[in-house]
Amino acid sequence: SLYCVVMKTLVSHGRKADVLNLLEEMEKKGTNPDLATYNTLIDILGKNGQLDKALSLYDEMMAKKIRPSVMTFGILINCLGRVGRVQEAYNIWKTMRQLRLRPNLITYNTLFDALGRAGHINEAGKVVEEMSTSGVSPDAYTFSILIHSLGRAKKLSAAKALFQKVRDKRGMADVVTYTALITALGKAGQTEDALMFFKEMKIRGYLPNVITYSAIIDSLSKAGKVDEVTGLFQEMEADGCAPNVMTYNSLVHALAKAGMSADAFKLCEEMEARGCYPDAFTYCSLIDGLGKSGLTEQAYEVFEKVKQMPERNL
RNA sequence: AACCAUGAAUUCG
Repeated sequence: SLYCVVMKTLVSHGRKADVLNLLEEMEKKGTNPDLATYNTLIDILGKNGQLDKALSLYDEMMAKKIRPSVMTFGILINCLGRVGRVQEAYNIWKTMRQLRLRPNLITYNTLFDALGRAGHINEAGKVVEEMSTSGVSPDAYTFSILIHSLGRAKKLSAAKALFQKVRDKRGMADVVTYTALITALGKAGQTEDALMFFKEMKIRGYLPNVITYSAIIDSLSKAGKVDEVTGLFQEMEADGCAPNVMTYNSLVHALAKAGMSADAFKLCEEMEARGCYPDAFTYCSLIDGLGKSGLTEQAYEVFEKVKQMPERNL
């Protein structure tokens, strides 16, 4: 409906509060949202800290005998999964099945993500089998979700094995899949492997984007390999890929943690010069680094300086 | 008929 379109537009412009006003307006006027509008509303509320309001809308539509669609359930599972409410997500899934609605690829992927976030790897494995017996084929989303989930569960061998199984299947691996694997390896401290896959993806013609670069840079930063990180920043530039605040933050953090606060500050200046303004993550790393080096005075100085910064939303 | 759902990167706690 018209409401549905307007609400999407508002959200994409960051006007979340206006969506609530619109919802109120609809309620006052007695306008009944249609299915798509309910879905959109539930999605917006659920992803913006108003999950319980979203769930009550779902109850409301059930009470009004508006039949939820597979999408409604996908949205609910996604919103619940993001905040770790897996049990409720799974209950929603069961309700969906009781209504004899058939989950599609997106619904399955969404459930995998919810299960993976909660570390329910075995459950996810069972659902993978169920998906396959239902004749639903996986896609690249499926595998990046599963690989990410295995990484979170510290099952690195399984993550690598799964990746290698799908790497050469057309359309089943992409830049996101590589990035998920690189991140998982990096977080586990397996920087050699992370670097190996990073090189491999380039050889195979997958262009790393700013997220991929940030992931590998973070891995190496955490391993204290500052020289290699510097090399990667150059490689990035050569690839025409611009670093963003998150990319820089990884290196700032590494420098601060290593007690190289002077270098960290220099990097901050470079960031500003390039239009990447240090944010709360940056300052948090700096202050923490100074504090843990015993430079309490300087840490406090930075803190005071940051407090003086006007409209930076820190 | 049309509009609506899924995946990857940074800090401290």
